[in-house]
Amino acid sequence: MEYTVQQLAKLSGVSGRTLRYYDEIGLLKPARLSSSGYRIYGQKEVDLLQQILFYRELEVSLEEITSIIHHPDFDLISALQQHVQKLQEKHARLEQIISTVQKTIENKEGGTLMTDEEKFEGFKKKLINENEKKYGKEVREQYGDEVVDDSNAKMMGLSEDDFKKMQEVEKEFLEELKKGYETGDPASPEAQKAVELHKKWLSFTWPQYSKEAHAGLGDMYVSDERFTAYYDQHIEGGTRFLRDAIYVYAGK
Amino acid sequence: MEYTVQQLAKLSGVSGRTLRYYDEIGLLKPARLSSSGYRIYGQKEVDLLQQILFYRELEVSLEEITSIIHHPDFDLISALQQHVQKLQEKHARLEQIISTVQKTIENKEGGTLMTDEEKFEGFKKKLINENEKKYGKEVREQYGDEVVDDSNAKMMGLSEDDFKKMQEVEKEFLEELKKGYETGDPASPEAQKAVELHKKWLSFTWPQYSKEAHAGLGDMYVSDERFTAYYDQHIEGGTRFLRDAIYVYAGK
DNA sequence: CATAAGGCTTAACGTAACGTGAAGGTCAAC
DNA sequence: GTTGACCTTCACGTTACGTTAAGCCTTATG
Repeated sequence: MEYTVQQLAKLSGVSGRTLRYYDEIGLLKPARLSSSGYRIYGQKEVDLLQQILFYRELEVSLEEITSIIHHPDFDLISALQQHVQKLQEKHARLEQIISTVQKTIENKEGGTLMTDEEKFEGFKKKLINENEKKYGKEVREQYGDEVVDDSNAKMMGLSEDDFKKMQEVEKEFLEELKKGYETGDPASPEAQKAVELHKKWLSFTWPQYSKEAHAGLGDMYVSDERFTAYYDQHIEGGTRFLRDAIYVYAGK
Repeated sequence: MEYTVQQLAKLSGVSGRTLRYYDEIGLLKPARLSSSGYRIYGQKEVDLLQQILFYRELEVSLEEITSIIHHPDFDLISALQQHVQKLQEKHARLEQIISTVQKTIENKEGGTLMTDEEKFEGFKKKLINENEKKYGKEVREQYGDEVVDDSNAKMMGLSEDDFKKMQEVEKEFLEELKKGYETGDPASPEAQKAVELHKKWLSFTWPQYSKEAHAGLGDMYVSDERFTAYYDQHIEGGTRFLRDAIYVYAGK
C-alpha cells in the first residue's frame, strides 16, 4: 500500500504539516517521490511512523526519537526507565498542583458563596491555624503553652460582635500608626496613642497583658517577614516604627 | 525596600531576563525607573510577583495570569475550575502513558532476559488481562460469564505446544484470508476456507462453537478499532471482508 | 476541452516563555 | 582612572508544529 501525505495523515491521525516536518528534520522520509514531486510513503514508513508516534506518546523529544530510530544499539531499556521515572515525578507533581488549585478554588468560593457566619467561622479557624503553624512554636517557647492555648481559646470564644469590634480597633490603630509615622517620632503623642490602640487590640485575644510581652511581639513583627509584609503593606517601614514606639511605651 | 532587577531576581529565584520579559508583556512593571533608566521594584511589585509565581506554579499561562492580576472582576473561580479539569485530563493521560512505558520495558526486558518459558507465560497472562479489560464486559454480556471464564481457563491451560499450534493456525488463516480478499468475493472457496481456519483457531480457546457466536464475533471485530487495526494491518479492509465471509459461512 | 475543486509543493512567518549573546552605558571600589 | 559587576536595548535561537500564501498537479464534470 502506498500513501500520499494526506492519506497517511488521515490514517495515522497526525497532520500533513507534521509529516512534512518529520521529513524536513530527517525523522521520517518518504519511500520515494512521484514524478511530479509528491511524497509517497510505503509500508515500512507506516510502521516507522507507528513507532515514532509511540515514543511521542511517551513525551520523548523528536531528537531523541531520531536517535532511537536510527541507532538500534541505543540503550533503550535504561532510557525508558529513566523516562518512566521522570514521568512518575511529573505525575506526582501534577497531583500536588491539582490539589493546590482545588484548595484555591475552595478558598475563593468560600469568599463568595459562604454566608457571613460561615465566613467568620472559617476565618477565625484559619487565623488560628496559621498563627499556630508560623509562630506557635516561637511563642510557646517564649511564653509557655498556657498563654498560646488561652489565646487561641479566647479567639475561638470571641463572639462575632467582638470580632467586629476587634477589626474596628485594628483599623483605628492603623490610622493612628500612620499619623504617628508621619511625625517621624516614635515618642510623639500620635505614635503613643497608636501603641495604646495596639494594646487594646491585643487584649481581645491575649489572656493578660505585659509590657515585656508587648515589646517582644514588636521584635517578632520586625524579624518575621509575614508581619513585616502585613504592616508595611499599609505603611512602608511601619513595622520598625511600631516596634520603636512600643519600646518607648514599654520604657525599654 | 527597593530592588533592582538582579536583586529581585535573587530574592525571588527567577532570572533577570524573566523580569524584563514580564515588564515587556505588561505583566509586572517596575515601580519606577531610576535617573539612568534602571528598573526599580518596590514592595507592591514584590507581592505581585509572589502572586504571579503562585499561579505560574499552577501552570496557568502568563496571559491568563495577566488577566487574573489586572482585572479583579475576572471570573477566577470558573477559570480555575476549567484549569483543574485540564490538569486532571493531563493527569489521567500521564497515568496511561506511564503504564504503557512500563509494559514496553517489561516486553523489552522480557525479550532479552527472560527464558522462553517465562516469555510464553507472560505473554499468555498479558493477553488474557487485556482481553478481559477491553472486551470482557461486552462478551460477558452477550454470552454469559461461563463462556468467558472457560475461555480464559482454557487459554491458561494451553500447553506451550498447543499455543504454538494455535499461532500456526492463525498464520495459515491470515494467508488464506489474504487470498480470499484478493478474489473480492466473501463466498469464494478461499474466503470460506479462511473462515474455517478462523473457526479452528477459535476452538483453541472457545469452550464450544456456534455459528451465531462466530457471526457476533465478526461484528465485534468490525466495530472495535483494536481488532480492525489488527486485521487491517495485514490486509487493508480485511476486517470487514472477514465479517462478510463469516456471515456467508453462518448463513446469516 | 476548458474549467473548477481539491491535493500537492516550497517558503516563510507565528507561537510561549524565556535563554543567550552583543554592544554599550552606569556605579562602587580600589 | 580603571577594573569589574551591574544595567540597558536589540535581536536571534529554542520546540514542534499551525497557518497562510503562491503556484503546480490531478481528477471530475459540463
